[in-house]
Amino acid sequence: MIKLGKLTDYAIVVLTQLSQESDGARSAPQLAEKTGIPEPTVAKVLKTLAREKLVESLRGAAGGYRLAKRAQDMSLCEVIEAVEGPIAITSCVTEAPEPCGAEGRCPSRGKWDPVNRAIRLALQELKLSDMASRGCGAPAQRLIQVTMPRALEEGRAK
Amino acid sequence: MIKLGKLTDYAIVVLTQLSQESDGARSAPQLAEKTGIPEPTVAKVLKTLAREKLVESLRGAAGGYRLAKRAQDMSLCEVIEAVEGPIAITSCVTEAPEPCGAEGRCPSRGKWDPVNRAIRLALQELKLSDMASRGCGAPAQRLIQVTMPRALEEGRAK
DNA sequence: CCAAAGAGTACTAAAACCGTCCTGATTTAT
DNA sequence: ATAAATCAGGACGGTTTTAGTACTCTTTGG
Repeated sequence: MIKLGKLTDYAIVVLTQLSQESDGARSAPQLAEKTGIPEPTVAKVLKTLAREKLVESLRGAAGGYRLAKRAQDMSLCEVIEAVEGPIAITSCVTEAPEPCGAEGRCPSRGKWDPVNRAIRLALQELKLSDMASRGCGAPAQRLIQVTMPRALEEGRAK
Repeated sequence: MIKLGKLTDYAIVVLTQLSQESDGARSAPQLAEKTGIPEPTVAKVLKTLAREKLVESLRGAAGGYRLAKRAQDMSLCEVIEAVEGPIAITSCVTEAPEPCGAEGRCPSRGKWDPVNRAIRLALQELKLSDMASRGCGAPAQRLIQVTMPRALEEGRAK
């Protein structure tokens, strides 16, 4: 199972919520209340997203955050990379300067590239706005309760 | 960073090694020596692979393992699913009977499907034999030393 | 009948991740 | 000018996940 961390999930929820607000900034505490995610965690996620330029932050008394671009222009690829780092299916494949040990080039180097490319491509086509459109009436708030019932993953071991 | 576990890496290394042996079974200790992976771990991986029918096991004094199919017919998708469980990019998306909480359907349910499909497709096209073909002279043994210098992942946080 | 090998399970140790808190910087309002 | 609200950045502890190991049982060839 290839899995995303909880924080990434939170990021998507928060960004989705942000995209549904009428213009203007929303503070971390506000977003925490609307999404049901604990406030310190929301703050942490937003700080990361601000550092990666996915949201703009406004400091000061009436400060807050707002999306740095339109929801339909923000791909999940960006979001995931912002939170989790570069997307690649192995650790070794990233563009590190001199990643692999001393002598001898890694035989599997580059073999994963097609896979990584496919993942990124699919992720780039999925936009934040796609996550918002929902067929049922559940508010984003429910999303957080509903995501990641981690216990159920255990079923895979059979 | 979407990542594969170490065990999956080991599985690929061991299977690759197995594919390069002339016909006949190889025991876990033999494979451990050839790959440089600790013997108990090799044994563990092989047991998993045998359970998932990717290798055939021969018990008894002269027993061992051999590939259940040709290397060019074995996709990485199979290998990964054997070790890690079903491939999906979120935890929630698996085919669990009643995964999500009580009332209200999960808004993001199904949104990830195109991504998951793309990943699986790419993974199905990559065969075990592709991993074996190497442009340099490094034996598979080196692969294990070379994969996953986990420390380097830290660089991503910047 | 014994030795070698796989099967299955359970346990321990290490690593990653999540969540929280604390301190400092910035801006608005009074 | 001061106070309040808010973001920025880093540090820390606990929980969960994963990796690695050990033990016992079964199978099979000599």
